[in-house]
Amino acid sequence: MPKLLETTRVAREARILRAAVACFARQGYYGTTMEEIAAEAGIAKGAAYVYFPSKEAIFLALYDTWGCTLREEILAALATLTPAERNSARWVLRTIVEVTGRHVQKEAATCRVLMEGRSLAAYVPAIAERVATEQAQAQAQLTTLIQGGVAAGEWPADFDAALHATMVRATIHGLMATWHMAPGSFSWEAAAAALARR
Amino acid sequence: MPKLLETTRVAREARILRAAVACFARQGYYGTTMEEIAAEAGIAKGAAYVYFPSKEAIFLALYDTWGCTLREEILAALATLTPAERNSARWVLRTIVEVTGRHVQKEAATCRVLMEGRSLAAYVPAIAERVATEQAQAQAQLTTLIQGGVAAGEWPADFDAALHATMVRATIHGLMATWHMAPGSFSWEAAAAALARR
Amino acid sequence: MPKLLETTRVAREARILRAAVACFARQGYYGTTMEEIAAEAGIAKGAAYVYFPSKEAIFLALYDTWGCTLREEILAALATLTPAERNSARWVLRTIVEVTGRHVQKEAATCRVLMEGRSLAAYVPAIAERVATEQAQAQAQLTTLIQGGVAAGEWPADFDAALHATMVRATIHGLMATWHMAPGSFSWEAAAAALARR
Amino acid sequence: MPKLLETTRVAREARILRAAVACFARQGYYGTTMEEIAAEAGIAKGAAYVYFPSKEAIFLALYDTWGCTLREEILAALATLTPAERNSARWVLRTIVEVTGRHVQKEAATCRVLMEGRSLAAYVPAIAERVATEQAQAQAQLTTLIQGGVAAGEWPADFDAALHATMVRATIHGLMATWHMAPGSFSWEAAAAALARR
DNA sequence: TATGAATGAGAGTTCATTCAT
DNA sequence: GATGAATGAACTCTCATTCAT
Repeated sequence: MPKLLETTRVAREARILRAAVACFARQGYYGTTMEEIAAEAGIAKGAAYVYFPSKEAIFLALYDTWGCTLREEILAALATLTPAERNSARWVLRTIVEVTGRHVQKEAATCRVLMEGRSLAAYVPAIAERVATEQAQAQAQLTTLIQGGVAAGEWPADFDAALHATMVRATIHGLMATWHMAPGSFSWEAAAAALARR
Repeated sequence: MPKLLETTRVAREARILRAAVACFARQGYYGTTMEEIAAEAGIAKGAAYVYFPSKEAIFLALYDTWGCTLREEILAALATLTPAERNSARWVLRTIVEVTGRHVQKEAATCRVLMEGRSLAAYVPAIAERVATEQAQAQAQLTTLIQGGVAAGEWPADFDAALHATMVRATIHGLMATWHMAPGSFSWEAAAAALARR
Repeated sequence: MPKLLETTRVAREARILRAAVACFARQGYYGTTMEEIAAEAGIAKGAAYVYFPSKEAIFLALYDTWGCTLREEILAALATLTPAERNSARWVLRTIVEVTGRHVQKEAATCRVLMEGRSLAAYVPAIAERVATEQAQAQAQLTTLIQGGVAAGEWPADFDAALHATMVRATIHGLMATWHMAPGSFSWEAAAAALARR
Repeated sequence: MPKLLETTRVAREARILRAAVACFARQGYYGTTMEEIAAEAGIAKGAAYVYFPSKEAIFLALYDTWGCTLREEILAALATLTPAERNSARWVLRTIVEVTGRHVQKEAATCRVLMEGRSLAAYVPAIAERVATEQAQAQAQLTTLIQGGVAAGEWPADFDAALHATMVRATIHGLMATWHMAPGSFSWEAAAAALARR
């Protein structure tokens, strides 16, 4: 009887979550069974239910984790910028896209799950909730960033910051989707540069 | 026993397809049963199998139909442009986005299904095939269009047409996703204009 | 592939219900699986769900059927009484108990299920509802019967008809329980006579 | 880690048993999980297995306890009777029913469990055994009591003591069932009096 | 062609019981 | 003794698909 090697609850949850990411990324939410997740985690089916009340809960937990991870990476990247760079909204924008691109490449599986979540949101209320919250946050932060850029003269005074934020988010989302369908079909750096240039 | 009113096979298929769109849009692919599609079409479960060998086949057929519809609308819209406008790649680009925006609003259900298809593609090979083909076509056409624009001096000579095409497609995709999550949250016209301005 | 031999929906439902009675009587509600019921009915698991949405629904349907059957038997028995007998509340009471006794012996399985229903009612709201309705009806009818007897001088004028009705029902219920635990341990005729003599 | 406060095994068992009564009464045998019993007792799931080998064993233990409690109450009540009363079988009968009625009201939870046990007995051999033993004892004691009454002229010489005992038990059982379905729907005192009058 | 009853593999979830700590 | 994580068989219910009529 293989027992979980981890000693803390958090670590055990993380192990199951890791297994879930692998399964969901490989087979999709509906193509994955709880048994497979458990097997991937090296535990019995029932053990997964000790940590998560349902398959949906696992997906949701994954979703939460993901947002945090990317946010942290972005913050870390911004922290390495020079003060001048950090004061440029365009530069920050570019960095955000670049980091996202790197994240997508490094965490391909997690991102696949994230992408599916966006789709699932249309039919699974609980997921819709998370996605909406996340999107609203991102929209607000991006809008603020761009407004700052407008104020600093990086864009013309009549620039529609909110629309631009929406479009930036849309583009990033679309690029992620494209990347997942055809990894390597474009350069994230070039895309980041292009996006920041607009 | 009320039989199908249509007399041609094609018309009967169309009726089933229409029912499928409604169901898939409402409940998603996995949330929809063959029984529901049949009920929506006003026929018996078994009858659907006379026209389509499987649920997946219905989805695929839907997918094909969709591409055609939007393409036709775009062509029709381009036909109304003045020769001068039609010669401007930027103007054509803008028109494409605008038409897409209008299409998304008019055919919300169909577009929901299309969006889900993009997601399903990651796990259902048959869908992946369609999506890949469609995307490749769109990419090629857009690239050609932009290259024409570059040649005509609408963009600088060193402009990366392929990357730009990718980004335009990504943005459109992202905007559709955004629209589905939050219809009315932005203006397609403004987005089209912004996209063509770059 | 064994198909149901019956041609009407009602007949098919009856077949499943008959199988369910056998299983429930043998193993109890919780000890019976849908698969067993289906097997007993000679069909596949899924087929049972074509006719009944759940195990509980099967139990409920059984319950309804049962009440009707006994009621019919009692009415039939009362119809064979002479006018004089029929006018005697005591005689009618005795007949009711006798018929119940015969029914219990003839339909032992059904009655076992009925008895379990009484118990299940404490924890399954839907069952509680049926049982309560049935009991209220029986109580009302018995009370009316006894009141008639009181009016006719069969019992003293200060006789508490409602209490007596309650006690008669209680006794019948208790006798049924006793019979199921130890069939043959007493004579239903003698019990009927004793009950009517009070 | 809060340990059980009791120091003797018996006291610890009693605590678990008390918790079990509460759970079984509330949710029924099949609706109760070992985890719930343990939680109600304030211990961990595994600890319950130190004292009882299985859920069934807990139920059985409960059953034994119950019989004792009621028996004690009855004996205590009989001890308060005057010699004359104690010599009257009818009076004793009436007392037994009254005490049972009071017990049912005071120990509603325990009695619910007892009632369910009667039902469970049909499908769980171990429970059937207890119930049969208990019933046989009660039947024997009641028969003896009534026979005494017959000998003392309280009933006619040809009175069927065994049948009457069966009916008394049946009535008590039925009244308990009725009480549980509809507490307060009749008066135990009146019922006791009526039963003793027969 | 159309019907819809029937199939049966399979999914998510539960829970009595075990056992390493 | 006590804990509670882990097990895994079992259960109810679903549904794409088949096929006799």
